[in-house]
Amino acid sequence: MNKINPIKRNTKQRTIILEELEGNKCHPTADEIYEKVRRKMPKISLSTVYRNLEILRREGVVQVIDTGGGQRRYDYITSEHSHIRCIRCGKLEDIVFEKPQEVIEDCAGQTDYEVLGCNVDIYGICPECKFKLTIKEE
Amino acid sequence: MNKINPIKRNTKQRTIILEELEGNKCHPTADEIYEKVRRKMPKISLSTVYRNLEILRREGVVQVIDTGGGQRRYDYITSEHSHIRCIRCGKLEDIVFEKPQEVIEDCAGQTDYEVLGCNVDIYGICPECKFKLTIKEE
DNA sequence: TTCATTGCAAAGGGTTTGCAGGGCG
DNA sequence: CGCCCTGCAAACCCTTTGCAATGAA
Repeated sequence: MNKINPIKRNTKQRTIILEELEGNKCHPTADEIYEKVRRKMPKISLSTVYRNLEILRREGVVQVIDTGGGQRRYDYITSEHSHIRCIRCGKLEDIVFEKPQEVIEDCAGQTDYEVLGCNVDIYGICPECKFKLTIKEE
Repeated sequence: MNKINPIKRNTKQRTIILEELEGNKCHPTADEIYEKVRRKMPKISLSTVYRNLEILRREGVVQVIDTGGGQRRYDYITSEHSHIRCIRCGKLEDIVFEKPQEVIEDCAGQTDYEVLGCNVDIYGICPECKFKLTIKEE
């Protein structure tokens, strides 16, 4: 769909950020990426992380997930998947949702928008928080 | 759990904010609500708007929609519906997605979460932006 | 050499919070 | 009357931006 603009210059910073994303199975925030990357390159700045994440987002390499107020999370895109989010602790996990195309088709007919895709955001309570709730229960 | 539901008082501010939400078919930001409400009550403060929106969210009266970086939008919940969002201008419109239950069931089996619901966030390009794009032809 | 990219610091913007006074129940 | 709620301002937090220096092509 979107033609990928070639990265103009391969800096060491960009390479390291990409490596960190590839090796990260969870969905780090910009700050978490920064902390990790800083171990390899202590003088890197937070803004460089943000700038590169923005470039990667434009290229379709990472997906940005807004978790409802806090920090954004960055998800290295390997395949189509959705997320389940805990409404208590904000944790995010992958989930395989099999029918995005059906959702898109179901909705495309109702609108004049050019529909590009869909995110299915499922929410609930994770096992840990569920456990804590049963303990605190009045 | 702790006492998180203090006795609620019906203040003029809260009533006016609720009225504005009920009468608003689109999905205003906190700031837009503030501007509207200010016409009826010039001395109301932005933080009061935020505080009440948070209370209404906890009560399930409004839905908070994170539009990916900008301001949050507040949606008075009348019935089950999803949204379509323009990735260029951020505009948000209602859309009727008929199968949330299917999505929930499809996902519930894959996880230990207690699944509570799902938001389907469809995105694309709205007619206005599509038109602008054909002119500029990036 | 060129100019995309960086580090630093400061600005930006939306949202939240501390406080003392106000007003609902 | 108690204490929830408000207005105000300042604090907060995450993210973006300006600028001179750096370094990839």
